[in-house]
Amino acid sequence: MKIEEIIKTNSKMSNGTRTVINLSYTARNIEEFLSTPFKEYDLSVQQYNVLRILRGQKGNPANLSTVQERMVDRNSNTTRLIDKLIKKDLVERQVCPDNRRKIELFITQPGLDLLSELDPITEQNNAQILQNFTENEIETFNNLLDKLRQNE
Amino acid sequence: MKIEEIIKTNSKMSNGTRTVINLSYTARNIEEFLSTPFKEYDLSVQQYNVLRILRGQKGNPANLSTVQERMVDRNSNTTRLIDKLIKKDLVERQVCPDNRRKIELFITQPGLDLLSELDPITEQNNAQILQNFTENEIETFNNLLDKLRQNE
DNA sequence: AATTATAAAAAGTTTTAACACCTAATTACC
DNA sequence: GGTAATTAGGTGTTAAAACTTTTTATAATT
Repeated sequence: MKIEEIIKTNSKMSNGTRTVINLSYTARNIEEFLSTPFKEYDLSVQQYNVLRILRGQKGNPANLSTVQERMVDRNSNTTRLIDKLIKKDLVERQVCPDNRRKIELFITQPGLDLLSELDPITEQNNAQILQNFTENEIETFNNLLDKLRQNE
Repeated sequence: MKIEEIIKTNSKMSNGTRTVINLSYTARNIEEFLSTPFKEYDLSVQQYNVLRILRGQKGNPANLSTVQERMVDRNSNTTRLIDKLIKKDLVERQVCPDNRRKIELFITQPGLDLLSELDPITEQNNAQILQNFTENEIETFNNLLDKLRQNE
């Protein structure tokens, strides 16, 4: 369905408005679809992303600020988000010995185990979303998204 | 910048994951950019969208369910969202005489005035986001977004 | 060495969202 | 006409996001 039909607008929108609404609507749509499996694991998409960032460190610790930098949406509550992961034993936190303002974050073994359980589900869902896209379209789409971000 | 550079990932992602992250990140990015001017007017993007929906009725009342249907993100708290607009005198609510379960929502004159003030700002910002896109790219982008939503 | 500035993280507060449940009005059906 | 089912909207509670302020540690300055 075209976006105009979905939001049942009767006045015609400008190209800019239409595109922005389409982007926003589609992103929410996809995010909702993807978040469903996480609910069974009592994990938010955000928490899952933090776990993946920590795993990406391959054993090296990450500071809170590093995690924030890499988050898809960096909000200001990363401390509390990580508190929750710690409470579930998925993450460990220790004060950095070199600079006691910093903290060092590690993913635990249970955290890694959880990720290996979730990864295939996510991969499959991500793939499903793109199932009707050709390789070419995927490239085009990513390039257009990259280009869209250049204007602010 | 490519999305991989932005989130500084060191492990390579699948096409699906990369694209989903790119979409999500870009949408948030754009939404944040667009929401800035609204803050000065003490209005959220959601509230602005509801006002536009009511104006789109061109004098006819809208039910709550109609508004919900047309919202970009239909959440379950539309009642309370509209409460806030009423408190600011931007919207009026009355019980539908034909069916007292239904309510009728109208945008007020101050609501219309506020919209005419905000519209050019939004239009300009929406246009700015697309400034580097050709007409062709805009069409392609919208088509790809539409296609992306077909898979769930 | 004391003073100021900056940086990293945490905590406080207020809004907003999510989810389930509730209430009132209408419709359907016996 | 009385009872169940459905529909439209509202409430309550809890959790998460947004925004702001505070705390503590380090760096810079004088």
